[in-house]
Amino acid sequence: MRPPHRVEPPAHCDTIPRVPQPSTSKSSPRLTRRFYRRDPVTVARALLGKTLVRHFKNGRRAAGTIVETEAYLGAPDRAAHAYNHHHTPRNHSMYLDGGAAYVYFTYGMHFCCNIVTQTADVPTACLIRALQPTEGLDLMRRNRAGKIPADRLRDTDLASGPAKLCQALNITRDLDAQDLTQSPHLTVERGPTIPPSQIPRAPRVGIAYAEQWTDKPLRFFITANPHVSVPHP
DNA sequence: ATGACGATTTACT
DNA sequence: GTAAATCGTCATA
Repeated sequence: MRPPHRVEPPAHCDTIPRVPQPSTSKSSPRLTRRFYRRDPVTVARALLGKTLVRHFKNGRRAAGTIVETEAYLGAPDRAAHAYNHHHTPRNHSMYLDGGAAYVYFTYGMHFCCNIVTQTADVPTACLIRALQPTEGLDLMRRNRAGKIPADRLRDTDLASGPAKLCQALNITRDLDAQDLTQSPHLTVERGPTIPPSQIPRAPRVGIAYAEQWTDKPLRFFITANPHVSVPHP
């Protein structure tokens, strides 16, 4: 009989006191690799109702329920950054394992946040398009404040768009390629499964160049949710 | 070296 | 409704 293997903590952990976890959370709330390794349409629908969480250095969190997503289907998808196996430094994260973040810069001023799906050989992903803010609204409001001051921003102005939610949660290029199943900075936590009857489909936004892929219904959102980026027709 | 182009948002007519 | 803002990225040369 071999004695149970014990892993010594790294030295820097000596200074960090062990804090007992609340007995109510038996397992991590974080979604696992298995969740993300499915096809992007399945993941895009399954992500609705889950919580995107940004963990800040000071221990504070800002978070919101995912209420709108889009699926990008990889090599065959004319709208996808990985169309025709396009692979450059910018989109390299698309070629990581499911659960990686793919954060890219666009229009000279905005970031957008995707979650990679399937496995490293299949460059598919889901774009997170909108959140319903649930935690740290004061931080989100501060991050979003501009010409309109923070105290005049409505909750529906905080994260109702792919670049807005990145600004609200301070998601920038620094977080590109982060593994969301491990990252201390960005995670997705489990939540309710939204029934298909409450998930309308619509064409994706901002891809008029994508020819026959422009009108495919690969955008998913929670019915009648006021935080969705653009109201459906 | 150069130029065209965005998986967007905001302000303004 | 239309248009400006604003610049990293990549294909072309």
